[in-house]
Amino acid sequence: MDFLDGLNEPQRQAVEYIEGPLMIIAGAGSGKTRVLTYRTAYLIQNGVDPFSILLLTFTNKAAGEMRHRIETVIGGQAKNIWMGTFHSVFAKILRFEGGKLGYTSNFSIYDTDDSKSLIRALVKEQNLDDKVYKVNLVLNRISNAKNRLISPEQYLASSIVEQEDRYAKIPMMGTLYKSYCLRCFQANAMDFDDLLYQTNILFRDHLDVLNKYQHKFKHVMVDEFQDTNVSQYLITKKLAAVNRNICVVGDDAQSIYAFRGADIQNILNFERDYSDLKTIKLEENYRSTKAIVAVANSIIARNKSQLKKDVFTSNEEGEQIEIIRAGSDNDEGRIIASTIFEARQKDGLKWSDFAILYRTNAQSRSFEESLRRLNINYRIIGGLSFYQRKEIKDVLAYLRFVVNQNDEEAFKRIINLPKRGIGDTSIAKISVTAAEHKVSVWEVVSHINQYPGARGGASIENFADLIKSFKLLVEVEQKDAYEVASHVAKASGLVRELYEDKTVEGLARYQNVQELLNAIKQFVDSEENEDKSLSTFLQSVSLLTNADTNEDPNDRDKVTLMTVHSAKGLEFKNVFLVGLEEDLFPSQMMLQSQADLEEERRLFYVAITRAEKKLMISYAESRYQFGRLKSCEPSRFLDELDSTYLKMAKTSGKKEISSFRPVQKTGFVEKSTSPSAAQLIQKPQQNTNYQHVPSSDFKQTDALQLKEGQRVEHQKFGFGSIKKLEINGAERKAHIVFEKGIGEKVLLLSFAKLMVIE
DNA sequence: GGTCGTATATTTTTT
DNA sequence: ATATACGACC
Repeated sequence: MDFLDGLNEPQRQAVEYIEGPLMIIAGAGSGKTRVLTYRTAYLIQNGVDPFSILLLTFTNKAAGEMRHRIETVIGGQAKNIWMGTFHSVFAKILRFEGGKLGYTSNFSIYDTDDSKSLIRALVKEQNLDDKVYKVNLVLNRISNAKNRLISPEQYLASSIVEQEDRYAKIPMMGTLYKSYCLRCFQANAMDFDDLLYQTNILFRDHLDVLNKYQHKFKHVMVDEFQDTNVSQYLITKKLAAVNRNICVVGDDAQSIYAFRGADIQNILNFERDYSDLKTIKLEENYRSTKAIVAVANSIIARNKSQLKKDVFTSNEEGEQIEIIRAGSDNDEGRIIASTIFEARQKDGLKWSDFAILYRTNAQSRSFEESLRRLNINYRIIGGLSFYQRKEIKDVLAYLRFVVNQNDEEAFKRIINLPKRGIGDTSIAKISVTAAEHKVSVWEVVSHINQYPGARGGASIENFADLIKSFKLLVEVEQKDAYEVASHVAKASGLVRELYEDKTVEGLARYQNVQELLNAIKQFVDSEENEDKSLSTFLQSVSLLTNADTNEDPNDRDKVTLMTVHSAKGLEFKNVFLVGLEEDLFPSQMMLQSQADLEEERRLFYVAITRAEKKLMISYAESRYQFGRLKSCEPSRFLDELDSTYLKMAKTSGKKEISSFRPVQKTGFVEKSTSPSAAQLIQKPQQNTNYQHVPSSDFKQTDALQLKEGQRVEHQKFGFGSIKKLEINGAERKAHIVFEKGIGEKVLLLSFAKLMVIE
């Protein structure tokens, strides 16, 4: 098989080892996708039926690309391989088999917004305080439980969990979890976690089904194995139990999804589950220069929990990593936009050779502005995706409700949209009536006259008739997704409302809806899709990833802007890693434990290893947030990088600092009271023991008012004492040991707001 | 009962 | 900046 010629020894081994459990540890840039593609092609050439290969990827796009690459090696058979994300593959299986669990094949998929809205409603119904039972917290706990396969009953029965929740002052958490699951079930809906959780239940309780798929899938392969959670792992393990042909590919150093349940232990413990496991390490990096690999290794080496690995490269030494220091986020945008502009000219590159990577989506703003100003083409991946826009979700909610009248969240969204005079009170009456008679909301709405408690008059009847007419199209006339959707969009009045809105935003919204209809048309016209029904379309839409939106092949030459998370698996000649500021990257939200710090470090590692030739890292000294400018300190990660490969590239002025208004979230704890008493005084008082040291008081030549050993308070980090002061020209840094468990921090004194305690 | 305007809280990453 | 909550007004 001549396609194997270009492979190095471990790669070739990995491709040819096709019987029994195999784990491939693939360092960054080591040709992982290549191995996986060739391995699959190799399997098929050795007589394995493509229908019996299950290849689970991280995004739908990765699946599509891999399918394409396999096709170029072995041809048309590639389209018969079962490939896709865990969520999409098992959603498909649940559509066939979900009846055994009490779901119909039309079940809705609740996105995060739907889940949140349901939780909000439940918290209200159960008279709980929404300041204590915060939606995100509750959703997180539910999601964690599901990902660890803890049922509501088990949750309620566990004394450990109960203690935890009592300690966290959310004792009703278990009840909430239970009612959340019940309501989802009644709505014939699954949330993202359910797609995996219910698959596990299905395989646990229906051995005939499990057996069927165990024999169907003779080879199971999992890409990005480091980012699977327990629930996903158990599914693959069960599926592979008969044939034992399981192959997982991953890199523990690139595990960056712990926040959604990914468990690095999966990869660290894999050997325990398969005693006859073969492990192959791919350690040669073909992507990046020596300098980039060295800097990446220097950061990841600090992590304790990891598999031993020695990533090296035979590539050229390459340029040093440039550190760019900007005055503000706008400044950062300007510097980077002009650097891109010049580098393209000088090095003869394309726009698409550049990527700007950031930690949070909100950071894209300043780069967009500066890129636009220089007429640089760019595209943004992620953020508010097309399918999350209000107008799109509105149309989709109609469609969802037409397919599944139990879908409560869709119902809530459309019942008074466009405004038809059915307000909160009427809706509440309807749901109370429904609960009283133990029937669905739709039952009440569609037979409103039979339920005297919820008389709502003509508008409710009209709504019911409208939905009934839509149902007719789907169920009786068997119209395809496009015909139904375009009719619904018009007849519901949504399109008319948008059309009448002549503002710029209104026009954009109108076009977005047209765009949605186009997408549905494409779905219907595509030969790959055999099932052109509305419910199939809805299912595929709700599982789309940010990376999945297909771009216009005609103008591909664009600078890419995205989060580090969505950059996983990609590579670019020149990478700008921006916003390297303390609390932003590493993220303040994230840092609660050593494990969290290590995950942020892995994220940093992922970002660095995206770069082939040139890496530039920037930070801003102040940044807009909630419309305010706040001060920032450079990230501790910069200190962790191997400094022999670094150079300070650009230092900007502080043009915008004149409008500086620090964000003061809290007041200050009065010194006489103990900090734990948390008696917050709204404003710092003049006659306290604090001395405010504002940045403007520091001048180049001034002796600092600060001394080593002195106790200070920082507006964000609390109390601390100064360990060391460093004065190098304009750089004035203070190493401060903070008391509240955040440890030592290095603050740039030109920006740190410190209160000196006398 | 519905809608409009004002006050308030929110800060992460994604299937 | 933006989304939600609540109170005043229609």
